[in-house]
Amino acid sequence: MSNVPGGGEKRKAVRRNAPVRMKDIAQDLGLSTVTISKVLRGHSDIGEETRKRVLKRMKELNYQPNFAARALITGRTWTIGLVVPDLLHPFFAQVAKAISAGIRGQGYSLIITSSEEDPELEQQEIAQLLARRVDVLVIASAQWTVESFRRIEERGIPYVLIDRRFAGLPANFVGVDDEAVGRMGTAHLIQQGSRRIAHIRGPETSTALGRMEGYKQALAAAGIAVRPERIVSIGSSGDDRGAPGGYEATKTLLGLKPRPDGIFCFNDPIALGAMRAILDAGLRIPEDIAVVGCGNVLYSDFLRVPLTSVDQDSAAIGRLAAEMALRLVSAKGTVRPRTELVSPRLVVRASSLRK
Amino acid sequence: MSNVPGGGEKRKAVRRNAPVRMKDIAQDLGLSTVTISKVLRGHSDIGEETRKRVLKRMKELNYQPNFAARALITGRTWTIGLVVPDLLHPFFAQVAKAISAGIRGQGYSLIITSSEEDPELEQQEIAQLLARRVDVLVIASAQWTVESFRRIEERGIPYVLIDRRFAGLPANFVGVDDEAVGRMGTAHLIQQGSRRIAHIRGPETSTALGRMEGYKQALAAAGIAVRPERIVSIGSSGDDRGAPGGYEATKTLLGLKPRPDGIFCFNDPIALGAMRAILDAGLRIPEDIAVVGCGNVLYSDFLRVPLTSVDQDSAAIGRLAAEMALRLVSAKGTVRPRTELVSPRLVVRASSLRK
DNA sequence: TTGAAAGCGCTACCAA
DNA sequence: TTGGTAGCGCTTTCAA
Repeated sequence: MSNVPGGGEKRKAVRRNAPVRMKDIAQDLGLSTVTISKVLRGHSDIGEETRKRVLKRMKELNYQPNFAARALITGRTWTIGLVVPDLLHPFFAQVAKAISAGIRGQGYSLIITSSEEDPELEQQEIAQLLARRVDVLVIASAQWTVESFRRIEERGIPYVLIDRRFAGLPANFVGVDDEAVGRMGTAHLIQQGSRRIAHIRGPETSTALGRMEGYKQALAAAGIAVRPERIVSIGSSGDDRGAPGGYEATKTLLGLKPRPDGIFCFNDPIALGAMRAILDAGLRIPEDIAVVGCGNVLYSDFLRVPLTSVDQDSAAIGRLAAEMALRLVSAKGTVRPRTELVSPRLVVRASSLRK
Repeated sequence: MSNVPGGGEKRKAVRRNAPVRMKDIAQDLGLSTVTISKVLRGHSDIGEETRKRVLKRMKELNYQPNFAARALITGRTWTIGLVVPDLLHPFFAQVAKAISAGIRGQGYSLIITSSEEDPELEQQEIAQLLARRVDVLVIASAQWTVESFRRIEERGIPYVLIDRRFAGLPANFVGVDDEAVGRMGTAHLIQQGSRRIAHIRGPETSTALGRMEGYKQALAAAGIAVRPERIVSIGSSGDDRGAPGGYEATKTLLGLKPRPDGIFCFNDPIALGAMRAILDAGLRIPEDIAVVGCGNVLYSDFLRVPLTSVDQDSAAIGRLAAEMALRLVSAKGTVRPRTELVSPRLVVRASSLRK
């Protein structure tokens, strides 16, 4: 036996502040590493006495299993990869927070990466996560094509798409019902008396297209014709996005005759830019033009004109994505892709309220 | 040689969509895994011819080294742990984004966890990251004591504190010069003509104490006496933090005789609450009371009254933290702890500008 | 310049 | 109920 006192002491002396291993506990207790391993994983076929001794020693030595060694054998890394276009964007920050909360205490760690809205960078980040053998991926994608998802599928790693989806790609998806978002925001403007309703749309993503579709549906339902000149895009370059893009787009809209009396915006930053353009032009909100945004993620109550916004419940999206991810890793074999849609909710504030 | 077509095909068939290993490449090429390993790591003592063949085959098979196996031997996981109190807070979101950008392309992945401002949860999250053997930790801590850092030190894992620091703990730190923040915001109010300047302070953290100290210094420098009743705290419960806390604190301040004519706030959400309280009381900003916040992270330009704020350059803090973390992992042995302070910058807007 | 052997810390499998 | 043996995929060491 090698657990002679001297040997143990010497080993410890040599291994200095190296972490405790199963072997150390086994030697201390005169057992085999296999027994320790079984105790650690709650295996049933271990004597109660042995069990207690091992657990006690583990606690004393503050034993922490080595994830790398475990992963090497089991093939599971107990990591989840999350890819978002922008961590600063409150929507994605909230989603990340909710996912983080959703997996807490389950033994998983969350590796978060940002694609900075760059499809190429996103592919690199995904490749890195695949190389790390994450157990499952959650992706809010900035891709234009479906190709990179094929590559994930080849690797046999399950993934959940959030926020943005792709036509013809049967994948797991969690997001908001974007057409409902569009209908809800637009119908509210109609109900508040607007008739010449414009839409500032987002980039070529499923979310932007869905909201625009909902906008058209709401107009149609009210018997209002869709006028192409009332739908404007924001630029796609970084700086045109958000408030500056909304500002420019609105200046265009203000030049229309007759002028729109309501604007439904793809998101809140765009709506902020729109409101500024309207106020700069000396017009009143909502009397001359009512404004509705989407996201409800800003300090909307404190704005010059508090902004009405369609809330997409980002916390629920994160929570559902976490649940789905956990379900996928513990599922054996492939599961049929599922889609879960969160219902939007209208938060009415001064920017649209005409009494 | 074993790279007869049939053999290769058969092996592949057996290993289905299992990832390619060095062994596979070695067998294909009639080499040993050692050679493959050396090529992968750019070892010099490999023949140019062999090198090329290996590299070519790696690319063909899309070989990805197994991190777990590598970590098991080298002890390095190529992961960085980041612990923040709240991912939704724009300051921490910006820091996370900047750290993420700062380590990009260096082979590291970032595991992000949130402590939800809960010291106990923070300890659990740190324990989990230590168990995962991250190479280095970056922590914006919600601790009251220094104990948990001792535990990290025992493990011999380097760490960087950001934002909040601890007296008597010689640790690596990156943050803003909080006294300068306090002096800058307060001096600006003085310069704009305020004399009865109040301060709404934050919780018992180094940042809040530092900013309060700076506030006092600025008053002293201008020969203005510090009046204790003009310094108020926000509640420490979740809901009292931020805007609601600022609102309540300001109501207290408005009851003072004589009434303050300027308020320096610990952060922007508090300043928002303060402004609302002032406007609700029928007073004007900045004519009756000027307001200054800290952080400059909100859509301050779009507020009812655009908010003057002391910018703490969170992107720079994140960048420096990333640099420091990378330096620590590649340093051999222990390094003397360093402190890096970012200079704040005043962003003047309408809430304080009296011409 | 190349590779055989050993082993990182752990788990799977099967025998005792 | 317990443990011996083998081996996960890779790097390290040292010999050829």
